Amino acid sequence: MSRGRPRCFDEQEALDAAMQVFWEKGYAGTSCDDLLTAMKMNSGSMYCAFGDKEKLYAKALQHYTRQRFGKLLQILETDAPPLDRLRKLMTAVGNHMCHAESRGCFVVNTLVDSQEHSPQSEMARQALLQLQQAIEDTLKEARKSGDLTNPLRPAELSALLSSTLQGINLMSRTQTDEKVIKGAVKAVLTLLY
Amino acid sequence: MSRGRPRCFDEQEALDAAMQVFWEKGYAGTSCDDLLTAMKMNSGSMYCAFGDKEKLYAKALQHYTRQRFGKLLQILETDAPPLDRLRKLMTAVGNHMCHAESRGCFVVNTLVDSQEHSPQSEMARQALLQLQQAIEDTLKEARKSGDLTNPLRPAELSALLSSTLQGINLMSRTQTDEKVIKGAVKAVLTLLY
DNA sequence: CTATTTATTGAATGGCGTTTCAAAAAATAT
DNA sequence: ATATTTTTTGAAACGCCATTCAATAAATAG
Repeated sequence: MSRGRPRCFDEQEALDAAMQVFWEKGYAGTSCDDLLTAMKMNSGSMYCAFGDKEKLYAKALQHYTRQRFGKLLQILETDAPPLDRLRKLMTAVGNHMCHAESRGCFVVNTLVDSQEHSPQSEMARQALLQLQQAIEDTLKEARKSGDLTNPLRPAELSALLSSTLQGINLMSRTQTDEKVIKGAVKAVLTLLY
Repeated sequence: MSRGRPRCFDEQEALDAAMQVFWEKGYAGTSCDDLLTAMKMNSGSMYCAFGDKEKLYAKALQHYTRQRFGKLLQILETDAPPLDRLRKLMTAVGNHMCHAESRGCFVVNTLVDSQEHSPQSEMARQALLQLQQAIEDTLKEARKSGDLTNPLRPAELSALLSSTLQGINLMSRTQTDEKVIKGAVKAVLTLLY
């Protein structure tokens, strides 16, 4: 073990706490005090461990992306029939948006409240594009295997599916009745035949 | 004419300038200095005319909603066949999202960067729900007249259409290629038969 | 035990952000 | 002309925000 006083916080836990606050309040809406309280740290330690507010945000976003988007991508990597995988993806997000505390998706929030072409915005953009690409690839697979007979092109369908994922994210903020989100998912899934 | 020194700014112009800034930078990300520069006013006048930053934001949002959402609702109030009106609505938003400077929609932005249950968030919520309701009403009309044979319920279809509008709004931030947004619109419109 | 390394603590710093205010300006009413 | 009303101007107030830093603490190496 290397010498020096050991850390008295868990880096992942601290990052998780920071993520929750940024997720809820946005970058500009979050003060360092908010962060330090949630992370149960004081400024010196935080700055030593994470750099500054901006770097902390970037790490929190990365943390989120690995966790949530990772799970979504995994759904598309199973060996179930491709259309089943897509159905599972859409309903999983749909259900999550219903049960969720309606904070929406951190990646989407980032896209909205960060300046265009900022590193943060680029990270968010990358994550969303990656998911859309994975959806398109899965659709192409389904087309090849003959499961997908809908005449729309995979690129068009994936655009709609991806757009729907982002749309229901926002709807989780406006809708109290979960039937609405479920309805949107149900409707878009009728295109996967 | 009433006495007293006359105002040397146009209220609508000033509001419009404030709206642009809030739209681009969000509430917390906008400083009073940003606002005063854009509005070409100084603090005293602004506070006298608009109250404070929060009230100004509310007025800017209202300004936006009347302008943009008004136009969208108008499309649904023409006397063209109901499905044509819906197609026109979707393609209008789609085109706008392609040509736009990709700032997205101010209402959607508000929903993301304001606290839940705040007055601002409620205004945004209202505007989106109103549009969704108008879409649903138009679909019901189409069902009655026999134009809409798709077996999905109007509530389900309107949920998807509304979700798509919000989704392509976000996609205008991630996508450089306008084919993607157009593809999503094209795909969703295949459900209106 | 002493030196070295690394982390914690929280007060202090400096700047920026929102808001107020008193003085000056520009109009009208009598 | 003078009083009255309303707006403009911009400096000042005041607090909060992000960040730094010197002192202290807790560990290891030799």
